[in-house]
Amino acid sequence: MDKRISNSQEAEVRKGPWTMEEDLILINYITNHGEGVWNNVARSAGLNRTGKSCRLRWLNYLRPDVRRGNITPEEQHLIMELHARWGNRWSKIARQLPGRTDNEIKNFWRTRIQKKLKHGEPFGVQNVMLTDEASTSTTQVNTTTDEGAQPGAYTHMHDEQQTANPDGMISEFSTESSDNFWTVDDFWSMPSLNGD
DNA sequence: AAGGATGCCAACCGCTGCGGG
DNA sequence: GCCCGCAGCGGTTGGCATCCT
Repeated sequence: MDKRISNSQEAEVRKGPWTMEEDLILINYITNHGEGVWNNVARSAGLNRTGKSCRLRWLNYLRPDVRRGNITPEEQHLIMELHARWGNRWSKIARQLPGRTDNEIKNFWRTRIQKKLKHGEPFGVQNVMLTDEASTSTTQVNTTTDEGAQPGAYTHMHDEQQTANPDGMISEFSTESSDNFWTVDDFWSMPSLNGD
């Protein structure tokens, strides 16, 4: 993604995956100063990112209250209901699902539900939910539930925090945090974030 | 075991609406 | 009323992990 960015460009505005250092800087800055104007956040924090990029990263990934991982059947139900009512108003739908981001819901819809609709399966909350449960459960068994399916943001990062209960709820973040396995949650347990 | 296909998600892009000067 | 900058939104893309043959 960012591979075609020249060095000179990169010195101005970085694109592509966020690094651990950038995340730390952003979290630290927002913790101490609040969100404010995103372009200022990017500049003041010393990040060579656009305000847009910072905002997106914060909202979709770094926010302490963001829930990631399995969408519960209840949430699926709600998403389908709200989508039927509002259409692709992802941000609006996301507001009804605390901790979920519009991006996540959008991705969920596209990868799970839209796929089913394409295959001609009848559009029904019950139907999609049940079949989706079945399909995801089988695939997730093969992929050791949920973990490891995605690299998170960093090539060296594990998304171990996506530890799900059988009912799909995020139960607890993994405490595993060795040199190469750390999580966003680790950020929030860092003492330096609580003051500067 | 290797290579291709598929699934999933993070991040970017472009557009729109809004508020301030 | 117009212009500009910003925030927010939805669509799209790129890349990694896993599955399948």
